[in-house]
Amino acid sequence: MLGYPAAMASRTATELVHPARDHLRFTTVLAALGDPVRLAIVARLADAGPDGELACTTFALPVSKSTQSGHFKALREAGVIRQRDEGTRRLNRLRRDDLDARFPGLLDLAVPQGREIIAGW
Amino acid sequence: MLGYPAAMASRTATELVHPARDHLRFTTVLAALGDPVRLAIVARLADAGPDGELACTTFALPVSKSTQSGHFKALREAGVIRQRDEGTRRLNRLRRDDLDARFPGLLDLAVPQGREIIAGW
DNA sequence: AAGCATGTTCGGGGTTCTCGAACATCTGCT
DNA sequence: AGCAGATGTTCGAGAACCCCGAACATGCTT
Repeated sequence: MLGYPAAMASRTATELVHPARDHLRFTTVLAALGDPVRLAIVARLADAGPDGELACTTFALPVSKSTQSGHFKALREAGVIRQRDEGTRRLNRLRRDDLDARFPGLLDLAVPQGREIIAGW
Repeated sequence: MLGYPAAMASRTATELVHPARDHLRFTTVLAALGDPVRLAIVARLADAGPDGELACTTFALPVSKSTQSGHFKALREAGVIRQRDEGTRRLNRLRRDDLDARFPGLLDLAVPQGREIIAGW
């Protein structure tokens, strides 16, 4: 693949993977939420309001940049968050509508727990 | 987590590890439930009634014996199930009271999803 | 004592996490 | 134009977990 940007990730060019609402799997979502860092991310997004969008940097997470990147990717591929690129920032938004439709009550249960994790930092 | 005092696994002699209700961690429980095999186990135990106890063999899971053993251990160490030995059998019971007390609504949400997994087998 | 039933542990292969370091992309400033 | 800074992603290596079959341990039954 030498002709093309071998490193991939042309940011604006590549379309990000987002599973459709009907393809969300409960165990995958639970596994995604079953990590303190990711649950904290979800709680922050939930507190940002229905249409709140936050860049990755604004979370001040106690893990390295590359680890953050992996966590955001995990949440996106599980269908918990939606990401879109704007300039150099990758904006994150909670897929509350889809999650509430498929697993009603889950976020209401998880978000307070995520807030407690943040409070403990 | 980490192994216990050399374990030894004398079955009736060694006491099995069971985290107290106050020590249950939400993310740990979620991670435990975030696996199809383990979620199916939980659903079966829930359908066995409040005091239902089932031996590991009775689940007919589509994984090997050693893998089953690991899953039951994961559920126990996460505080989702309680295990006790009776003769050569290891009986499993869902810790519904503890889970309902700490994370109300979680099991009501997870159990139906576990039933669907079983139905798909 | 021998045999069987029930689980656990062990070693190896595959996938996932973690980090620092290097790379890629976009914005802004000179 | 050109270069520096901000923002994320990818890479390589080490640790941890999931999967399996094989071997082991324990208890019940004959």
